[in-house]
Amino acid sequence: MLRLSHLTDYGVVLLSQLAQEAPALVTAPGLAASTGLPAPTVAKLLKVLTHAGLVSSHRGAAGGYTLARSPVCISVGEVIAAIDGPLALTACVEGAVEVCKVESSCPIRGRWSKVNAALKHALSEISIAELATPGSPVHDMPAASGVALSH
Amino acid sequence: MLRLSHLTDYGVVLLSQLAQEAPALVTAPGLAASTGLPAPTVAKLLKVLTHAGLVSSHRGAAGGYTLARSPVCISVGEVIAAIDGPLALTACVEGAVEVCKVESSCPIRGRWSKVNAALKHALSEISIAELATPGSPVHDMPAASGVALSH
DNA sequence: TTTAATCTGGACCGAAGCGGTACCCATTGG
DNA sequence: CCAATGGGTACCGCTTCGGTCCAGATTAAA
Ligand code: FES
Ligand code: FES
Repeated sequence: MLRLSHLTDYGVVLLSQLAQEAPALVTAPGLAASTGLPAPTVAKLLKVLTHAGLVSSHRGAAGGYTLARSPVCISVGEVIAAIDGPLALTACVEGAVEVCKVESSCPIRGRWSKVNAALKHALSEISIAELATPGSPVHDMPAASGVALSH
Repeated sequence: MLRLSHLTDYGVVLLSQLAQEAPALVTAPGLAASTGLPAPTVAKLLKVLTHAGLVSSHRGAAGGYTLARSPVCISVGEVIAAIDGPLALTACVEGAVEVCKVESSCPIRGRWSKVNAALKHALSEISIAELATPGSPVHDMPAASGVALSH
């Protein structure tokens, strides 16, 4: 139902926690403790986030993780793309690997890309810092419109 | 990977096709033929869309389906909500039924709702008509930002 | 009245993706 | 040399999704 995967959710949580713990070096078990997430999952996620260049790792004894950049420079979209893969709503969006089976006789051909771009843009406008800090809406989001999107 | 389900994709395709076939009454097998989608799936989807009030059904011989409203008044978000369920990115977004397991010690508590609202708004701004008609961008979408969202 | 076309609702099943776990290797500071 | 920590990979059970099928209700037309 257009949900984020659990891993992605937790990934954002981890980055927010790292943002709150200032420039300190935090270990994987430490993060698991402070967030309440299961330790093995945290470790797995940190590997992925490191590989994506969102966090910096320091190996060896007394090692740990830190944010690679300022939290205001990390967008939610980047985190989603790092863990869940590139944002491609359908098979027939520009950049998707697979091809749409019914592309020949489809009334909307490549026009899904417009929706995809809109979502990409919306996600790139929200930074980890906005999610980590209590106050600060920063962006004036016009209250989700009046159209009913819930059941 | 933040994909739309196949059914949802097809649902939008069906509505677009209905929008193109003017106010004509189209049968389920007819829609399957014109879109190239498997007939049983089309039938299943039309039931759901009817139940959601997006299409009108006419039973009996010479029956068929029609759009319930003008295609410009049907947003992509509505279609997604009708088929995939309400847009709730995570378990801890306002309106979600389940509760987040780590809500007590979570650095971003209910702040996911901001992201959710942004996506809802983006999806409610795009109508079926925009996807069904060849021209007309209508909305000035600022080219999906520069932030890399692909792998 | 009879017939045929069409929608309605529900049940069913196989396949794929996801979440979670475990294991062992590489690196580094003490 | 040793202990602590990250790095990588492989595995497995569960849930969900996509797709199919069938019996029943409804209505226009012959
Ligand atoms: S659904 Fe893929 S091209 Fe239309
Ligand atoms: S992830 Fe649910 S409250 Fe933070």
